[in-house]
Amino acid sequence: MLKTHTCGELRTGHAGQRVTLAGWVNRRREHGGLIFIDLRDRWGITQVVVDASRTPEAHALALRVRGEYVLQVEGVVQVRAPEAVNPDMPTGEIEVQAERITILNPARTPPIEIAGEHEANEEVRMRYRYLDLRRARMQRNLILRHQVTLYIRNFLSERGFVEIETPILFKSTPEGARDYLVPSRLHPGKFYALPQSPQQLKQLLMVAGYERYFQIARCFRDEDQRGDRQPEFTQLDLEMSFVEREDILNLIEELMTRLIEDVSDKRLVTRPFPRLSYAEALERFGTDRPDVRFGLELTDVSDIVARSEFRVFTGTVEAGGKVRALVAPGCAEYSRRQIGELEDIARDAGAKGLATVAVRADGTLRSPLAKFFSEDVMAELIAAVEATPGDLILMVADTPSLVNEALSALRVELARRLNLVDPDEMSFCWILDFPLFEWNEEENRWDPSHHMFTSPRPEDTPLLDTDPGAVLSQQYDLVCNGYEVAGGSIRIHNREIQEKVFALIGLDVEDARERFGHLLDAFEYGAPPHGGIAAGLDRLVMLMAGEPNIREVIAFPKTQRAADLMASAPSEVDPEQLEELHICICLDKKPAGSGKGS
RNA sequence: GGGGGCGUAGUGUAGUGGUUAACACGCCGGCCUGUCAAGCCGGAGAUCGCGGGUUCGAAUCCCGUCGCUCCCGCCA
Repeated sequence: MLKTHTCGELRTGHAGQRVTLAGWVNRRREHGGLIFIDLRDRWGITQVVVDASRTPEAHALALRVRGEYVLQVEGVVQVRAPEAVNPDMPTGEIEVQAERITILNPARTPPIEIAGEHEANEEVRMRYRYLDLRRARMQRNLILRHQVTLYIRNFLSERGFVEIETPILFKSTPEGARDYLVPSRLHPGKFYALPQSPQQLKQLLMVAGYERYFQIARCFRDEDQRGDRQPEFTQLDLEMSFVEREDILNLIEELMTRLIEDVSDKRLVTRPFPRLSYAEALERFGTDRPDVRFGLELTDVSDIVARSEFRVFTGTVEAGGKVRALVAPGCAEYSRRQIGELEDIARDAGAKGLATVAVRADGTLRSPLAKFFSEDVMAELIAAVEATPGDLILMVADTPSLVNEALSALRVELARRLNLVDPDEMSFCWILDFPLFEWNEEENRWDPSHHMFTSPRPEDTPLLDTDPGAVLSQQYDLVCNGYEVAGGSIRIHNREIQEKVFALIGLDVEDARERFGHLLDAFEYGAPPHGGIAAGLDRLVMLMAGEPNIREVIAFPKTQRAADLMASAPSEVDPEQLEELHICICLDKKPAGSGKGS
């Protein structure tokens, strides 16, 4: 080893010891005959002192040293004088008196500040990701990520789970997200697909008798990006045999609870995790992934406002729509402009407008709607939403789904404005009892709302024949701080039910064989009852690290346009490579020069 | 596919039609033996993302384009 100690471990107890450190120059302070070098490695920073009067050779070398040079320093640990102690550093009570310095490698001035406080923009950070990753923030995040995966592996292994790798080169199934395709050299004109998740494979592992499987699995989806979505991402994927919903929920709840408590500095506020039905989540929060760190719940006021003279409301209710309300506490004196900003949010979500009633501190009302409401109806409305003086009532009238979208967006924005969100809190909740199907207007058929192997609740199976829209499933989602962090289900293992589901989603037996033959065959050879869940590891680590997007917890993420700015991927390839793969490029007729036809 | 924000020295920003494009950090040089975001003095560094247009004159206005980002669609 080129070092005897790390830059984070020396303390007063090491005083007098001869040590060798190696690392990067975090900062250098030159005082003529005395030079201070803050030497940094993965474990910390230690101050090195070079004294011209004691070690002229080392001092001469230190004069040439610059930021991010890679050094090896041999010297003696000495306790600092009391007035020279730096209480902000773990190693601040000691320093290393350098006797010999070796420049292991010089460094160009980096394009981004590694020790400084200026955050470079993402383009520069991505282009020089290896420098970005040198910064404390990224080191902390990636080390946390390692601790999380290690914890998960140990936790599951202790409970009898086996980690099994599944193929990255697999079969395209045109359900769900767009596949990333890989051309086959040996099979001209044919393609592999990168897995969107190991869903089918883990079910096959249950048929294979492993009973408890998990994998930290890379997944690929060729869809547009978001702050919490990358083209390749990582799932904690697991599946169990001979289990019921309750078993999976308890396992994951224990894992999450202990994981957060043991490896993060976040606080868990909701334990046990609250359980909401899908219907209840929409009713109370307007979304199936509510942030439950704060209240601001919605109230249905359709029946009350139907008795007003306000035609937008009465008309909406008559047409089968809903009018729902959200109370913004203490916002009665919001300016016209502030209310306008809230209205813009509602409109962005698809609402046609935003109705407001301000209940002033003195009890008087300020509302464009006042003239359409009798005193009684208005009083009933205020009572129903439990508004108190100083509050602002926000109402949206439209179809239930549009009302929910607009109000849940407003709810999140208000929480932000009113500072109701504690960033150190992680609040989980389970969402249960999803509908098994969603009606697809365009195709005039039912779509699975999760996937086609999700089991209906046993008590609902008779409804498959009579009222498919009313069938609730054994799907469960785990939500944390408004993010969906895990989702899974108990699967169908009964052939008759599976065929009914296929029929309802318009998949005839032939199609099903074509796409899932291997799985259907397998199910005929003794498939145990089974179920599982997949958790978004990137999102989970993001929340634990307190980061605003998953790029901050991925070593080499891609940009919104799915590019790697450091390596310049994707890139063109040699014609010979294409020829070998039997591939012809056929670009759209677009203006030349972009090189990015589709 | 659509909508919003951003793009000015290495980095972060200011500058919204008129001298030589400003400030901080960083960088280079000098001074300095107790600093730790060291300090003081001096210096270099920008075809204002790119292309076109309007104008006597464009970082600034207009059109196009590229890149980063947020959101909608999309993501079973």
